[in-house]
Amino acid sequence: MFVVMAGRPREFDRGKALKQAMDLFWSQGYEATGVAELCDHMGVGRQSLYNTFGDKQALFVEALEHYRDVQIAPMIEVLSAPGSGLANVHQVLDMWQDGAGKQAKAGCLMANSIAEFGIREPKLSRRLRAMLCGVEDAFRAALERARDDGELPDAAEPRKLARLFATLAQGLATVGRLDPSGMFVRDAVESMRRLLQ
Amino acid sequence: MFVVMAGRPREFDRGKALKQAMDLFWSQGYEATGVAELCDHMGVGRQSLYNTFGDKQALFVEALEHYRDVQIAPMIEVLSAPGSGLANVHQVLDMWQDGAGKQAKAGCLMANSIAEFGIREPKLSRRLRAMLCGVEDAFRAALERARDDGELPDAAEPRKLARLFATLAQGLATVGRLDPSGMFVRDAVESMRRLLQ
DNA sequence: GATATTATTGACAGATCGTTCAAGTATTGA
DNA sequence: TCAATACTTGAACGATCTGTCAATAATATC
Repeated sequence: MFVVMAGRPREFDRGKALKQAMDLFWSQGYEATGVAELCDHMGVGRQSLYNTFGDKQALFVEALEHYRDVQIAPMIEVLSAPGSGLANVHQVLDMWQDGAGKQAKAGCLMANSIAEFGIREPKLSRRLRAMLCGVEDAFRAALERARDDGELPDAAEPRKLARLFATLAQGLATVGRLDPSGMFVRDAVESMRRLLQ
Repeated sequence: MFVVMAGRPREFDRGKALKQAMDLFWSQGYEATGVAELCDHMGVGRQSLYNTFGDKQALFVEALEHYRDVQIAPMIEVLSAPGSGLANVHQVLDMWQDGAGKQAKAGCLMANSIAEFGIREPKLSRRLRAMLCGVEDAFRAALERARDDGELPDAAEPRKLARLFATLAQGLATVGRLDPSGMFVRDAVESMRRLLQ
């Protein structure tokens, strides 16, 4: 099944334009980013933006989904990798420490969006909650395996612990915005690592 | 020394108006809150607002300082109270668990502001960083006392642990916005409590 | 009571917001 | 070649934004 497209072909790469939009929303937030600014940064005309993505909010939703695919999914894959569940968790801690200070300017689009919208936009809230649950579930699965394999005490509660990790992720993204050196984030993660042992 | 004020006295309570402004910024963020909306909510005319507070950004700075005084300072006082440092930390954990779900709609004005502004507004960034350091220092002092009193192992690193707690505070405020029941937050805090023992 | 000072009120300026209309352009299928 | 379709360009829309001007009202000091 292949739908033939009639009409003038678009002159820009939809995926690349979406990535540019994601970057801008990521660093500035939704409200502070104007459509004209998006057009400039995406290299797309105003009308083309509306034709292709609907409106500003729809574009933001797509940007958020793109963020999930390129930024959050890799972390979930690490947690879901075969082998030691505990090692997977530690690998995520490594990733957090290695990334400290690098993307300090933007933080995390998911955390920023939760802070910006809260429950004001139900549609967005549902998506954000689903993303958060995805992170929680990945940690929980890894921690359950760790416990079942004897890497964690039997009394460990993977679900509650997973929620701590998911919470920590949001906190790190937030304080990371004020921490260009990355020391604050690295110290926090190192503490978490030691508490886990 | 008492300065006599000539001229027509203002008809509203400056402190109460500021509290209203704080509440609105708290629940909606800076960009999403308009001056007209602020006037309505504060019960103050437009020109009176500008006369009294300068402009929108100056009003926001005052609102942030007010937030620090009424929301963050009490937590710092708990940590600084005499007696067991570890007990003080646990009391803060109690406060977080008790408050879970209550102020879910708004989260934390400090965390929201870090997410909204990042390092875009240097003046605000400095203030936010100072607030974060205040929290960190209070935790560190309590944890140092706890370690010195044998409530924590000698190998414990209060500074790094304090940064974990400060990070956790931001994370809890963030995920709390999507967690009206408060269960997520309570689970995360309970995990932290157990790891600490 | 006269004057200086400050607060309130309502209108409004200038810019920017998100969105759409209209006209022109490039491609496909007949 | 011609109609149909989709994208691009540029102007424009109405609404809303932050901030200010000008006039009026209420207080303190002289």
